[in-house]
Amino acid sequence: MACSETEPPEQETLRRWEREQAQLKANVIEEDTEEWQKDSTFAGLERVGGVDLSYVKGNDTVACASLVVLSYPDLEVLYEDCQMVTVSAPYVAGYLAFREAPFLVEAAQRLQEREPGLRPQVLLVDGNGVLHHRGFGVACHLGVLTGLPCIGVAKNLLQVDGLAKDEQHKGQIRDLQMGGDVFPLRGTSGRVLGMALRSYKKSTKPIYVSVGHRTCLESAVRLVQSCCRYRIPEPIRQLQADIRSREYIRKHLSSPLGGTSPGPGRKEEAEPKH
DNA sequence: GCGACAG
DNA sequence: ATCTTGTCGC
Repeated sequence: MACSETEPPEQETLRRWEREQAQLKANVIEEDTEEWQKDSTFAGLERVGGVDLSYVKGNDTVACASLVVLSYPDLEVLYEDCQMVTVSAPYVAGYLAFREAPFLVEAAQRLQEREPGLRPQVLLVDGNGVLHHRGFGVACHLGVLTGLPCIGVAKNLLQVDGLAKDEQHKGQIRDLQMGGDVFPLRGTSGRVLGMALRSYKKSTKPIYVSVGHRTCLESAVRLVQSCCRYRIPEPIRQLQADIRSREYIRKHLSSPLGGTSPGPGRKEEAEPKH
């Protein structure tokens, strides 16, 4: 029986999740491991992936798990996969991966089975990497589980390690003049946890990029910026726009565990607000 | 009571 | 995350 709400987690569940994060965290590599990352134009990079979960309104448990692979640097869609899923774990800030990562791993496995040649060389993840309460956000989590280089891209600042949306932060945002401008997110600990990036000339609100796995922060920011036509980098934006335009969620509301086939026609791009 | 709260 | 509504600029 499908319930429309997930239960809040037990204390014991949180402690178990925390232990699992600590174990997996030992495997994170916060450095470039690929040849293309060392090149200023990313020569050798041909496929960039994006993953995301979109939820049905008013229902906490039914979601669409999506994965897209785009060509680089053209950012054309090479592969896309949408799968309606039933989420069981609740959303708890700091434990997003336990809610979403299992379905994203499944999507990556489906890709490996169906089109191994289209395996992305890097994955953009909706959420944070090391910019996280315990330094292990969903982008790290997914990176370790899949072995793929991963980059965390968050639309809002996760206020950890003393980072806050205070006047200083707002001032730094105001100082981001051009697309591509950045400032480092240095926590109280002194560590740079990520970068705020003005990803789009006309966007006042930055995005927050952090290392997930097998990349350093500098090349992660450079790559994300090179994937931005609008505020949200294309691999992630494509998913969101695409799901909305095809009304996948509405179609599958009556049969939550329905099929996965990508339909035909794609709607033309719509500009983001503002 | 108040603010915070990736998605 | 999801929803609405309106407004500006191209």
